[in-house]
Amino acid sequence: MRNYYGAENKVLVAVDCIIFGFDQQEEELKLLLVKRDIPPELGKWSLMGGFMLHDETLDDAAIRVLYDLTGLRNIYMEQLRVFSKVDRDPVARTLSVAYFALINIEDHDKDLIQSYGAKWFSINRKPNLIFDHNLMVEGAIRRLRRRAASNPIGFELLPEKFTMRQLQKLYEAIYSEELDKRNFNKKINSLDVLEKLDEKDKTSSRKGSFLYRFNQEKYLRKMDDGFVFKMK
Amino acid sequence: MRNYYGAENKVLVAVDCIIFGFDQQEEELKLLLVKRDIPPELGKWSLMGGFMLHDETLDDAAIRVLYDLTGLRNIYMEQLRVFSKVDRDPVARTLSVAYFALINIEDHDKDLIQSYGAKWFSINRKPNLIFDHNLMVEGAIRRLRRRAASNPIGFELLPEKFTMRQLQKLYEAIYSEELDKRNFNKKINSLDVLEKLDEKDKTSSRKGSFLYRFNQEKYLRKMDDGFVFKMK
DNA sequence: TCAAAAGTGTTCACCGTACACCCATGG
DNA sequence: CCATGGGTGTACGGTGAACACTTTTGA
Repeated sequence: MRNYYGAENKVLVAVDCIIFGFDQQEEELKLLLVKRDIPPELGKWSLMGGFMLHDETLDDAAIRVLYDLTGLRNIYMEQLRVFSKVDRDPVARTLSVAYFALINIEDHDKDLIQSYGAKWFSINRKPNLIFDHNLMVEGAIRRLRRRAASNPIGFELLPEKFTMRQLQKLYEAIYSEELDKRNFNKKINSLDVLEKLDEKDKTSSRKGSFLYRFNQEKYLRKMDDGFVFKMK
Repeated sequence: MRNYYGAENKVLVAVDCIIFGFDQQEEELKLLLVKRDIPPELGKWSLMGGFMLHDETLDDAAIRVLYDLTGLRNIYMEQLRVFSKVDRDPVARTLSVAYFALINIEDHDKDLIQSYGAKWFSINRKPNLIFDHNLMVEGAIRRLRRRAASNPIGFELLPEKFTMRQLQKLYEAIYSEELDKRNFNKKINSLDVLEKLDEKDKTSSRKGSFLYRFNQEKYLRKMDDGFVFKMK
């Protein structure tokens, strides 16, 4: 059992956010990183983080940290796990709880992130990060892959309206593998959670491609009926 | 970024262990619970827990807590997630990191757990637990189901040698659904990670049923070759 | 008229599922 | 000899994977 509530084992608890965005030009998954502005490791690349305050939950803290950097609220976030190596932070005993967030890369406040010296990096060309942040990123990518296979979270990374091809490129980036567009369309259509719009996106071809929108209500109704979303 | 390393936001961090065992007589998944011996909620049922000390990781703390209760080491454990509601513990701001553990129910130190007032409960007939421990248990059961579907962790809950029927009953208990023995055998055999022994277990029938043993090396070799364990 | 991307169907192999009878043994 | 659980095979439907040609349109 708990021995007693003594103060000597209290520790600092931080949250660190792995922020994913999808770059449609380069068709790559990207990661928002900041240049650390305090010692130790000043000037090195790092995840955006902050300490949990005494009157907030970890989720609150993660939402606050994400908001401070991007100006975005109501974002898909998920707790990854706690990192607790005794010497993970050389200054003080600090636990860190990693959260990963999926944002539409077009939506965030560009001036705000610049004021933090933040930058987007392809997950394939990210710099080395401080402390155990590399581990956190690896874990987040694995989690994202698992989640994207069984939850319609991919849509969080796209604008509201998107083409089949954009969606396909996104899944290709998440899994680092090419997909067959016929099979992909068939799969997506069989899930029956998108609405096909009358509009076309003409920026990518002369013919233009139809836009789709994720229909949350349809999805939730199907879930209630025992539907299982399976992309992979 | 982190503002600064101030002491005012330090908190206590506990670990709570969801300890699963498989009761072969009753063919049920069970949970080891303790009667809380300090206020608040003295005398109520609770998960076994303890505070993380300043010189140990969370994994260390979870291993220590499990060892103190059961006398077992080298047990499969996995971090579930952190619970951080501000008022989850009425005495002090405390985070708790839930861990789940799988043990062979025959192996633990019965006197030791009795000295803690601990008892095994079927997951279907567990008492109401203190704080947010009910949530932790629900999360652990979901995680166990997912894990058992894609990792050969079921074996942690059985003795070294077991029959196909025992293994099947275990999976039935984990998923709360009945399985067809022909399909189950076929599935298990196709995975090719068990060794069939020459011995038979004669306690359950006159004919007796063959004993099997999980072959870790075989499993790891297959993993290296890109094998994917899929029970469901 | 041509270049560039969009859109669309079929075939086949494999896997999960449903289902029923004989076998070995101890009492 | 018989009751009890152990062990085994087949048929079917559904899903994932491979694969190529036609359509639209702006320049």
